[in-house]
Amino acid sequence: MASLTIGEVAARAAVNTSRIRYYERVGVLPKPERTGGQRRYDEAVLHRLAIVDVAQRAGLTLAEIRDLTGPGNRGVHAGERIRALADGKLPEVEALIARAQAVKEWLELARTCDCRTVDVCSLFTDPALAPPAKAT
Amino acid sequence: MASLTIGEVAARAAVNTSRIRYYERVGVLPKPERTGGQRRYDEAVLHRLAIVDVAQRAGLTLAEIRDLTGPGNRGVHAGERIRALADGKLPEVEALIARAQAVKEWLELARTCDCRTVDVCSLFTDPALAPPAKAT
DNA sequence: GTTGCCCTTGAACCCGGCTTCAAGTCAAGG
DNA sequence: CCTTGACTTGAAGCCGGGTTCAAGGGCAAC
Repeated sequence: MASLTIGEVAARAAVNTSRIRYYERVGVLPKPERTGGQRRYDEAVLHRLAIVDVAQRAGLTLAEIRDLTGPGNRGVHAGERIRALADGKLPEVEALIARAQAVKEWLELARTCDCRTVDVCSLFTDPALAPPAKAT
Repeated sequence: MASLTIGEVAARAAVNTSRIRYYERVGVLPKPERTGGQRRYDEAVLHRLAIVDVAQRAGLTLAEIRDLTGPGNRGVHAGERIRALADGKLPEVEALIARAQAVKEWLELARTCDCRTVDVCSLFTDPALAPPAKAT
C-alpha cells in the first residue's frame, strides 16, 4: 500500500515538500501514484531520498544521480556506472583539493601581512604567491 | 594621461569589456574619467585588475575585494583588513578541504564497487561511509 | 456538510559573477 | 561630412538546487 502523502514523506525525510516535487520534475524521483491528483508514496521513497542525499554529499549532480538511479539502468550493472562516475570525478576533486591547499597557504601568509596598501603587497603583486586559477 | 579606452584595457588585461563595466557597477573598480561619455583609463587600472584577479583566486568575493581595495581604507592599514579577512576565510577553507578529502575517499571506494543496484550498495546505505554534508 | 488543513500547479525569485542582447551615441580616419 | 567600429545603457539570461508565492482543488474528521 502506497499510503504516504508528500507531506508525510517530507516530514520523515526532514525535507521540504517543494524539494520532493523538484526532484520529481528533474527526474531524480519517479512519478508516484495519485489519489485524486495527490501524490501517494511508498515507503521505499524514503530509502531513495537517503540515497540521493548521500550521492549529493559525494558531489554528484542531480543529473548524474538521475542517470545513475533512474530507469535505463534496468539490467545494467550499477557498479560499472558508479565506477565511470567516480573515475570522472576523482581528478576534479583532486584538483579542487590542490587548489584549496594553495588558497589555504595564501591565507596563512596573508595573516602575516603588514602592508600599508594592497597595491604594494607582495601577496597581490607576486605571481608566484598567487593561488592558481580555477580550471575551465 | 588617462588615454586607454575600455577596449584597450580589456585587450591588455585579457578580459571582456563587460567584466570591466560590471566591476565598476559593483564598486570593485572606481569610475574613470570620461571623454564624450566614454570611459578613459589610466594604466593603473591594469594593476588594479591584476590585484582583483589574485584576490579572486584566493577565494575573496567581489564584495570583499571592494571593501578591501576601495575608499574607506584611506588611512586604514591594509594589513589589518587582510588579516581579518584571512582569519574569517581560513576555517572555511579548512572545512572545504576536509570535506573534499572525505569525498575523495568515497570516490576511491566507489571505484571498487561491484553492486548490482544502488539500492543495496553500502556506499549509499552505510551512513559511516557517506561524506559529511556541507556546513550551513 | 462543513470546516480546515493539506494538496495542486506554474511562475518567479535567490545566490555570484559575469555574458549577451537591443537600441542608441560618439570618436576617429578618409 | 560620412562611415564604421567602438562605445554607451538597461535588461535579461545563464549555471544548480532548490524556495516561495498565488490561486485554486480536494481529503478527512467531525
